[in-house]
Amino acid sequence: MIDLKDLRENPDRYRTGAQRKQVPVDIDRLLELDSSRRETLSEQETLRAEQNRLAKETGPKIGPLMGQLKKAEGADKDRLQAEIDAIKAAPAALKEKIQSLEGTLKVSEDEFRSLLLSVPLPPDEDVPVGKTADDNVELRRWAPAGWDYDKSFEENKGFKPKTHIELCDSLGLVDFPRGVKLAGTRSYVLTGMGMRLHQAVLRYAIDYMSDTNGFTPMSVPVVVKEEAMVGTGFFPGGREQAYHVDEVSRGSGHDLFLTGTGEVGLMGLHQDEILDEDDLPKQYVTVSTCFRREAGAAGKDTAGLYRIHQFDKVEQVVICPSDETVSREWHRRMIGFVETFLQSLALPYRLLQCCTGDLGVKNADMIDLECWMPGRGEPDADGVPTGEFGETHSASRLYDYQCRRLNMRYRAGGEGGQGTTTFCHSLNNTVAASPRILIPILENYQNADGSVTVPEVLRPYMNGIETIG
RNA sequence: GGAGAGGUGGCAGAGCGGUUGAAUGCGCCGGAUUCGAAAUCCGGUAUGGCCUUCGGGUCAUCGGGGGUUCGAAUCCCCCCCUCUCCGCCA
Repeated sequence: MIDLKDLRENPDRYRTGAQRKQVPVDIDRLLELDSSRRETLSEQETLRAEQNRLAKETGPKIGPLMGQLKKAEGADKDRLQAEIDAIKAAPAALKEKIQSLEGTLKVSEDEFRSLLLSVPLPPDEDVPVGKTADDNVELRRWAPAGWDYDKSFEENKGFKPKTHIELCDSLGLVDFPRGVKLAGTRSYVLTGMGMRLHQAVLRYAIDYMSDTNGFTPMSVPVVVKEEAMVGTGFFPGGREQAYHVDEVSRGSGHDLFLTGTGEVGLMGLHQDEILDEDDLPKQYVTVSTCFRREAGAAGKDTAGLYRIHQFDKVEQVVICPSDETVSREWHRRMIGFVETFLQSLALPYRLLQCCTGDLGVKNADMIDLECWMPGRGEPDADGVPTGEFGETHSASRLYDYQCRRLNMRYRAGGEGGQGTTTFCHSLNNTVAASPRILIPILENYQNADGSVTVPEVLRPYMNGIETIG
């Protein structure tokens, strides 16, 4: 959520921001609703003040009079009743006015709230303006010794590459038909060494973030209340992307939603809390199963492990004080963690500065990391793919947008501090999403004989196995 | 899932229709006392919104939502959560 006060003062900043992000939102309508709302609110407040004043004044009088009324008879009773009615008349009139204003407020409340929630965080000035992912800017690329981006896979390795789908099939790593039988399109079953490799990457990623980088490992719910989805900024915009568990129609008080990333659980942890500044930054890492409906992606990446409804992801989040410099520094570091991670796996990758149109509502800045996938891309003359980068990581910097929605603040000055409360800043980044990351692993580690070498850092997690197949 | 009890400020815990944003204790902050500390004493100690001549004013909030009433922490309804017992169970 954006800062409403700032919106009032700098509406153009938000108009431009929304425009650059290609998010249609009627800022003028929001401002209009805000001002009429405040007008009604202050009118109502004045009446309430008067009502409270009267209540304090007449309260002690009415009580005894009511008591006397019970015992009184005849003319005395009529006189007392008249007196009570006279006292009640003024507040009763106020009550009617207040209720009528309440009605006025209710009419626009829903529209106001949903408009406010849908105003995107303006992208930072140093984020390149662009419309789609095609306008993203490559920052740099890295490759392990023995890999040259200017040469084809065959020139680099001496044989034509297989796609991960072919490898999974020939090595018995994934059973796609049975996955589809069980759960429909975009479903799969990891089998044997496929499952072990999947578990190995995830566990390696968790250990790396915990042991080497000081993150606290967590297991968090993946089925959450709507509040958590709205709070983390995935709703209302991404409602279509989430699986919805309808519990209300079965008599429960609230529906549930399956999370599409561990970020929801990790960030939701401190919803409605005031943290101690001394406890910041919070560095959390989780591995969680992620569920995505992939609505609107029909026909895109339908084969293989690239775009699927369910996967497991190790995700890192950082909650830090409200300071742009600190938050930018964390962004760099979190990207650094992933680069070191990928370098330890010797996977070729590149960094992309996402353009404004590719950011999504809650980000001020986003860096994507793409691994080289030899089995993707246009086919050559022999029908063998020529390779392509594929997104495996995404590092977001959100300022206080998410923490505002989550109502997550901290108090300056440490324990018992006297400082005022401030919304925290938050950041998140993938560490490893599997099985997608198995694609570059399998494709880059394949051998001429059709086997796949297990990356050295993963061998301890696979009982020392060096080769699959 | 069934039966019962309960959700009040950072914590514990009163209040159960009338000047209650809320007693009391603990904690915390400031001060006094002290060479210093403990103890003691005094004062202060929620969050958010709106308005402001920046002194302050005002409204809302006692799990959440709705209702009754001139007036609700207190009464009614729905929901959520916690605890105890029973049942079921990875």
